Parts: sequence; C-alpha cells; structure tokens
Amino acid sequence: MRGPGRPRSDQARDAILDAAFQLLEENGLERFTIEGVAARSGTAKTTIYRWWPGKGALAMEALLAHAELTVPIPHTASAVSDLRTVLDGIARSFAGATGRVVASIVLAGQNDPPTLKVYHDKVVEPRRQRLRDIIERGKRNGEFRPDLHVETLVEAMYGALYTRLLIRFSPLDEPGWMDRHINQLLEGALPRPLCGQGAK
Amino acid sequence: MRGPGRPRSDQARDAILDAAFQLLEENGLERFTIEGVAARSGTAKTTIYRWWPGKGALAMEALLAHAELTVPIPHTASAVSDLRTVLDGIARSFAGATGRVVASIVLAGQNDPPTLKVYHDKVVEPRRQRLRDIIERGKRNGEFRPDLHVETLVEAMYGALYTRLLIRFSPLDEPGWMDRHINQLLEGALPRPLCGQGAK
DNA sequence: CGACAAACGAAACGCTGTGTAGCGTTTCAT
DNA sequence: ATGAAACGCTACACAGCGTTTCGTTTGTCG
Repeated sequence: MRGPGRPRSDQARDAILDAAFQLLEENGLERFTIEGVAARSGTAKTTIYRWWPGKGALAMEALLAHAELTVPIPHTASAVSDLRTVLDGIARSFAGATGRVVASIVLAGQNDPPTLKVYHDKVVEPRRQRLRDIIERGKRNGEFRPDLHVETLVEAMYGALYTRLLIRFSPLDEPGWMDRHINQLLEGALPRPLCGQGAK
Repeated sequence: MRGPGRPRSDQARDAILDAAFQLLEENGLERFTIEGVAARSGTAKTTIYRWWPGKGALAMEALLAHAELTVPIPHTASAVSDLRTVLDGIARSFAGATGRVVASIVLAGQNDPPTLKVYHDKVVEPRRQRLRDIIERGKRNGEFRPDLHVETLVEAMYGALYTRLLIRFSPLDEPGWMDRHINQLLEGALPRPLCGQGAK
C-alpha cells in the first residue's frame, strides 16, 4: 500500500551507504564529506540530504548497516569460556576496518551526543548486556564469587578493548593479550592465601 | 644570545593558548577554528599560522600548556593506597573541563597520528609509568602477587577511565565507583578457596 | 492512456573556515 | 641609524556545508 509517486531507489540508498562506509574506512570521519559520498556513490547531494539530516546520521547508519557488529552468543557449560569467545569476537572486529569506523563514530559523538546515544543504544548496551548475562550465569553456577560486582567486571573487560581501539597503546590483535587480560581480571592481583595449593 | 629582530611576543602566545583552551572547553574540537582563536585572543590569524601548522597542533599545545595534567606522586607505605590516589586524581581531572579537551584531542588524533603520538608520549606514557612503578613496588613488598602482569593491570585501570570519558557509559565522578573498580581488579572474580578466613 | 505525486540528478547560492600573500608597523640587536 | 623579525590588518582563492531551484524520471491511481 504505497501512495502515488516514484518509489525510493534502493539502489541509490545502497550505493550511498556503501560509499559512506568506504570513505569512513579510508579517511575517518574528520575528512568525511557529504560531497565525497555523493561523488563516489554516483548520486546527487540532494538525494542524500533528502534522507539523512547530516553527516553524523549518515555515518552512523553506514556503520550499523555494514559493519559486522553482531557478536556471537555462545552458551557452553563454562561462563569463562563464553566470555572469552565474546571478547575475542569484538577484538577481531575492532582490529579490522570496522574498528576504524567505530573509532570515528565514537569520537565524533563527543560533539554530537545524539549520535553517540544511538551507538550506545544499538551497539554498546546490547553487548554489555550479553556480558552481564554470561557473568550472572557464572555466578549462579559457582564459577565466580557470589558477591562479584558485575558492572565493574564488564567495564574492566570492555574498557581495555575501547582503550586499545581509541588510544592505541598497543594493537588489538596482540597475541595472547586477551587471555592474559581475562585471566588476570578473574584472578585478581592480591596474593592468594597459602592454603592447600594455589588457587585457580 | 638572541639574534636580531623583534622577539616573539609571549603575550600573544599566551593569549592564543588561553583562547584555544577556552574554545576547546566550550565547543570541542569539532567546532574549534583558528579564526575563533584569533578573534578571542585578539591576535591575527597570520600570527597563529606563523607558529602552528594547524588546528591539531595548536589544540594539543593548548592542552599540554593548560590542563592540570600533573598527577600526584604519592609514596606512602601502601601501594594500594597510592594507586587510589593517582587514579582518583585522573578521574577528577577527566570529570572536569580537561576531560572534554582530552576527548577532543584523542578524536583529532584518529586522523592525525603525530598528534596522537604527542599525547601518548607526553601524557599517557608518563602516567602509565607512574602506575607501573607503584605496582612494582607493591609486588616487591608483598602487597601483590609476585607473578602479577603489570601491564595488564595498568591497562585495566586506565581502560575504565578512558572508556567512561569517551563512551560515557556512566559518569566519571560516580561516588564509590573508583573504589569498587580498584578493589575488584585487585581481588579478582574467582571464588576464594575456603581456608581460614576470607582473603584480603 | 493521462494526471498526479514523489523521487531523482544537475547546478547554483550564501555561508563559514582554511591557508597564503602583501603591506605597513613595531620592537629589538648591532 | 639600520636591518631582521614579529606583529596586526586586509584581501584572496579554495573547499565543504547545507539549501534551493529546476527540469527529468518513474511509479500509482482514476
């Protein structure tokens, strides 16, 4: 049931989103221009402005449409192993082209709170929820301390990922890094009391 | 021993850096313009271009010159307490005006690697080193496990700070947050083996 | 088939910011 | 005094944004 008039060209839409994602990959959002998108996509600027309010919104939609932001939903017997699977997936995605685009979007959000909120609601929060679920499960089956503060653990795990993505201390695909990170978060820094054996 | 010619006006230099920092605070780097700096500082655009190659470099220098980036260097008997002091100091600085400017700078760095490197070398690395020193001390005096991986702990502690600053899950000045964060990083997530008392 | 509605592309506008150049002025060392 | 170098000011060419105008195309409905 569509009224009269020429229907929207899905071909133009796709070409625009493709071109936008490519340009974000290549230049980041700093040098991302609507004119550039129009040129590469073979559409007119008018067409873009008809459907998107501005560069922020276009960039966000290009990211959501193209990037592999979906995270695996493992559900094995071991919460620790599931944690590993999820975080590895995110790290891999961040290490590639998607990562650069994400970095652009997030940082652009600094001066464009609505855009940041969309990213938060559509990407960050679902992922955090997934981690929360896994950790809660781990608490129930005794893998984790019952008094563990879930939010804090989630934040620590995520924090390092985003920090490596944005500040680039060290590469996201450094071998062995994620294992060390997870293990240490789980085991803590304090010395184990000397009883029986060492813990683990 | 200065050659001939009119010496550089420190007054102009200071006015430019002051104005730049103010404008970064107010608008972020997205809307940070050389023209704006010139107008507010009462100098000419040409003067700015004479001394800085572009907005990124100017913003960085304004940040380094103005922000209270100095972190306290506590050295009490307790490494844990020193850790707390340092991280609290950074959190407070990030929660204020400096935080917004830092976010802007990191953003600029995404497409301007030299700028990011300067920030890394001048700000990030010294702070990380300070944390490393404290943790090493804690290892030596038995507060921490001897096999603790220092880098991983530093990254986890820093990560949450930058993530709150940039992604804004939650406010940096949330009461009690930093204590929970530190405690849990130190104590880990795994259940303590049941011997004598609980650890800590 | 014809009328209409809506999307499309091309071109241009005013605006803002960039980065450079020229010019006269000011301040210092020699 | 002279010259070097920094200063402020004005002007300019250029790029990108966001918007508007206009003519064209593509569909639906009567």
